Amino acid sequence: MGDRKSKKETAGDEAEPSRATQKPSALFVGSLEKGFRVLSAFGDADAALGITEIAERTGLDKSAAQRFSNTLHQLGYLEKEERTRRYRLAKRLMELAFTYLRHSSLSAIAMPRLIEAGNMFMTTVNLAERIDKEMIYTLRIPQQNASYVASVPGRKVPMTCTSPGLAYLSRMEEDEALEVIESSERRRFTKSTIVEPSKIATLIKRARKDGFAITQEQLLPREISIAAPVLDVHGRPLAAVQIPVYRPSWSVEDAKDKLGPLAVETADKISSALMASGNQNFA
Amino acid sequence: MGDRKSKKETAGDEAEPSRATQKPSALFVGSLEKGFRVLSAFGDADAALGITEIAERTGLDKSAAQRFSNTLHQLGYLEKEERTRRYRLAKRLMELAFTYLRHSSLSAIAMPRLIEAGNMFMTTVNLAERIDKEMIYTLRIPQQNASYVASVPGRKVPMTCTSPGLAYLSRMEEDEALEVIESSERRRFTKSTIVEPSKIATLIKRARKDGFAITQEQLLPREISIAAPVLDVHGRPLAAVQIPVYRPSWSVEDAKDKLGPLAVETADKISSALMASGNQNFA
DNA sequence: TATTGTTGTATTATTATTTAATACGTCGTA
DNA sequence: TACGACGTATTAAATAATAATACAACAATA
Repeated sequence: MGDRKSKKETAGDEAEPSRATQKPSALFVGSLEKGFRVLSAFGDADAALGITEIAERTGLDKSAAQRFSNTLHQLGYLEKEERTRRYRLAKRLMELAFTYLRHSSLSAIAMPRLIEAGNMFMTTVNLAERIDKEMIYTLRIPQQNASYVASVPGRKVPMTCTSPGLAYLSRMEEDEALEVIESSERRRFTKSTIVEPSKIATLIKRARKDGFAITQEQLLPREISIAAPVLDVHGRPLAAVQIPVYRPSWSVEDAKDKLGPLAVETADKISSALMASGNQNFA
Repeated sequence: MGDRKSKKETAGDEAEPSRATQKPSALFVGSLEKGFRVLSAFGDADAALGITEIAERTGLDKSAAQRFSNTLHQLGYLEKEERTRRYRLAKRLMELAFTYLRHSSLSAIAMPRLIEAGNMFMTTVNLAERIDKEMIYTLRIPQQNASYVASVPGRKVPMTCTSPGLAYLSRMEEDEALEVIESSERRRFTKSTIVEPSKIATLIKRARKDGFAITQEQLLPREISIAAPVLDVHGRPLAAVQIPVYRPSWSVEDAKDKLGPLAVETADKISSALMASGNQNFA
């Protein structure tokens, strides 16, 4: 137990076969990354973690886990159940989301249009942006039908099997889109999850023609998901407006006929407003 | 220019008159705090900051600002405009909010009730929790009327002059509530902002009697804000359901008569559901 | 209740990592 | 074109983070 503390034998200066992020270079403050690793440890796992569990999940040794958890606790980003001596994420993390959204002109412009769209058929309406090979929901206007996790912003989903991802891909340069598809993990979430590159390409082509993407049961049972791309002046994708509904309240046909145009119209309104705003970031 | 880099002359070991958080003790990883200081630098300021501005706002020297910004960039929490070479907060920060909300049983239970309440009069409905002397909005169900910043979760507002704060205070132990009031900054945001402890005490008393708090123009003009406390089994406050509306669409009387009961009812539903859920954290 | 194993906490010598100074390149402005 | 301001890269110095270890608190077991 404990074969991960390789540090001594780093003779050269390009070994270090760590996880994933592994960034060399001076200028890089490792402690900071470790701190975030601790926060991420709560991502998949249970709500509350002891110091040993944190050590396991982060690959840090017990001492490091101790110091970083303690520091995050003092900073207010981790709460500590004094009874069980375990840590859990603190509400203060919401602050960081706020500092981001506060400055996001895309979100500010999109917000009222999403609300308006949601009131058309009393459906949830979301805005998703791209991070690497995933789409992250930055804005959620929830309605009754939505599941809890689907009502909460900050969630990331794969581009290759979700309607916002496909909508976004449909407006990317073809080669760039291909690269995303190829390099994506393409995991199966349900038995309907699309994983074949050829199928994905077909869906993208259709989305390009229709102006919106539609998927079914890619992540959840009974789910129908519609999305349309938000574009900049040059027609490059910036985000996607997504509307999720569920059978049997909605049929695929109804979704296509009513929500497709709604998503497109909403996305277009946002695109136009962005251009009109003349914001340098969307030139 | 540059009288802040006092470090050499720290002869004793209890000097260091730094900002606010200043936590001594081993176990405390200073680099981590500095990293978060950089993120916070974007809080009040403009959307994009150069390295020198970051240095100014954080109190770090240029080198430190450089290394921490660079690290946060590599981790994906800061974006970099290659053109201007300035940094801005990245969407990835939303992830952290998600990891929190995903595990928050309070939010999960509150969500559908807030949505339901919002559909009564097509008003925004929010959930706010306490952090120290402030309330932070963790859940927002926006509607057209709401201003953008008021539609975005993660915002913190003072307890002493806002309806969610007063609602919360109205169910705290009296001495504890007093301490919060005394130690609060009590800044003026509008000319109507309540800052006198005696007035605050009166409002709290009324809120305790009515079951909900109501304020007007405390932060924004024309704003009317109603809030009711969510309670645990022992009657201690856990959060507040808040409903903001604006004149002239709403009058104070209408707000009191219609939204007061709605807020109370919603908060009570959440309280009951929490107890029923038997979650250890609300025992 | 005593015993043992596990987990959290505190301490410390060691050194690796961060640091701050400095020099260089690049951009925008006068 | 030259100047000034700002971002970038490099490096020696030493601080601040580290990992080992010992101790304490708790839970499970007998």
